[in-house]
Amino acid sequence: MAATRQKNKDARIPAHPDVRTISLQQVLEALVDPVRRHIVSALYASHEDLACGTIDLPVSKSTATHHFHVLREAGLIRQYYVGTSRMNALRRDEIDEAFPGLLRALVARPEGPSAGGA
Amino acid sequence: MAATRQKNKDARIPAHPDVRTISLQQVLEALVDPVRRHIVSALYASHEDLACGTIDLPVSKSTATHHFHVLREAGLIRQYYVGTSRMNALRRDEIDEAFPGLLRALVARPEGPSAGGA
DNA sequence: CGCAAAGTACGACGGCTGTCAAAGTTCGAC
DNA sequence: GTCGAACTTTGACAGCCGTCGTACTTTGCG
Repeated sequence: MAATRQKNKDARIPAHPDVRTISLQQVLEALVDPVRRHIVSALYASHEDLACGTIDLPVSKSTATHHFHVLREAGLIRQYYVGTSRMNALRRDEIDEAFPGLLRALVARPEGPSAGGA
Repeated sequence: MAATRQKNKDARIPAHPDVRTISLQQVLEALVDPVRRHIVSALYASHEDLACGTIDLPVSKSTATHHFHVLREAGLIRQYYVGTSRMNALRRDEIDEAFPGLLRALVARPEGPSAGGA
């Protein structure tokens, strides 16, 4: 079964943490970065999964990968492949269940009083 | 006039940021630290102002001072002196107004699924 | 097969931040 | 005015995190 790590090519999808494993600490560490919060906001707003490339970020590709990685590890997004594109889905319901109101409080507000909205 | 800094002894109270100046970024940077979140939780739970010394923290006094400083700068707490004690008040209503639901989402939940509550 | 596209993995590097100890300041009590 | 309590300030230091470029992998296409 190779439960630890399916070495088959159909599984480039790394493991996602269970919702119950997610700690507030980790979620906050993930969301404190503006770039990552931007990603989450984009997913939150779009209401559909987005490929990494479709969210444009002010950082290099490798850095972007890093951010997606952190978000995934924190349990905030789910990732899967479609061709060469990696899709990202916000784990909205699960986060809401674990930390009610958090996502909304953070995403509803772009950047405080100074930002009008992108 | 010395508007910049009242050199009088009755004002050891440093300036507090206006609510409208507070940025989500800064608030998150403040709350991402467990020690600071602990302070905020204590204030949130106690419903009354607490002196620095009454909240016991797993760090040295100078570090504690640093944390209180960060919280004040982020607009999360208000500080004033009573004798040699520095009192801390959570700026609850103001934060709620600026970032509805945020405080509650962060403080209501100690540390995620694993913690039962101190 | 050969090539381009989309990400990933790997170091490396710089800056920021939490940490402490030691010295200083202010206040209250005696 | 002296002492102690409660913090603050300063300076130093370690560790982490975001950043990048480069090389690599996988997929899809013709």
